[in-house]
Amino acid sequence: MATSTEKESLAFLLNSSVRFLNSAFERRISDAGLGLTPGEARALLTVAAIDGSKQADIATRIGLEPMTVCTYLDRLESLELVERRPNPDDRRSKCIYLTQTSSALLLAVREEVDLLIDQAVSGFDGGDFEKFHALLTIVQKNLQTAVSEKSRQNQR
Amino acid sequence: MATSTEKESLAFLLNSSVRFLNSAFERRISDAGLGLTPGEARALLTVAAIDGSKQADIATRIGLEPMTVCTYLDRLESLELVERRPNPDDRRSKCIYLTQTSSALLLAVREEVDLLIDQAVSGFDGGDFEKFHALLTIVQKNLQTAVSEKSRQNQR
DNA sequence: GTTTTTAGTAAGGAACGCTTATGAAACAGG
DNA sequence: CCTGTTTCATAAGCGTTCCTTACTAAAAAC
Repeated sequence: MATSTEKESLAFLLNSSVRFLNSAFERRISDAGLGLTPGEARALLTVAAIDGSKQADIATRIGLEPMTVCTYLDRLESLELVERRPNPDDRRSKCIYLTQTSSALLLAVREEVDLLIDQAVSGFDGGDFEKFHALLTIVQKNLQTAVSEKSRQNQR
Repeated sequence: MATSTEKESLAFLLNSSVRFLNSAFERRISDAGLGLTPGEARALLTVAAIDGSKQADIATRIGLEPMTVCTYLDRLESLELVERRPNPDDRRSKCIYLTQTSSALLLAVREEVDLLIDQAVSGFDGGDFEKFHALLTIVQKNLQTAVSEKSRQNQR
């Protein structure tokens, strides 16, 4: 098994990787004049992935609280990138749709993500990407479980 | 090569993994009554790793701006976990040392990191940890380069 | 038909990390 | 020397992200 030091190092690596990822992404979309924060961009990409779903579903998919997502959608809606339409089957909920305006921006955002990840994994050998993706998926699920277990405990 | 969608997915995975990591860590140290924020804990661990070095070196190692580290050290110093001593070789800089008080807390923090990472990598097969660590190291370096390149451009 | 759950959101706050600017001290070149 | 540049620490202030709590309205469950 890994030593304590190696585990500590892994935690630091994860942390700084994402910090760099986000700040590089921020620069890219700002330099490209896209007018979005990274969080808004992430929300937009998630809406695009499940166009027409309710806010709660978007929150679940992105792993954020509904309230947090709500705030992002407020911004995206005010930028006319996204539209809230009433759900005919449930008057409590709203369905979120991309607007036509969004498509160009969406394309540009995806381009930036693409280039950035290319740069991030440069030096990977054959199969490394898939392996990394698979392991990271495990880690993400484990950590998500860890968080939701803890919060369940607090509710008791 | 990986598809656009896979790259996008990787970015999201990285992002949410760290979010969960940090929030799980935050809960753990709060439940354990350690009285530190995750950022402070990270700073403390870094001081421990290079006890006696200057603030600038701590900043470099942790990958943060000196000003950011300075703020964390203010907190740690006020908690008497860390000490600023003048550097005899350079009157501009200060050397940061752990106090005796810190050792118990440090042990507890390390314990929490250890358990958390164990949970995060549960399900890994033999060699997976090392592979993941190696790939993440590559990613971290690449992204760090990406960030510093961009900021250099902005300076011109 | 009352209770409980779910959906969205208003309000407010905590943590993180940045940029800009400043005062000292060190250092480099002429 | 001594003048200009760089380095070190830090004060001040800000933007982003994400959370918790509290509320309303509608749906679902009993």
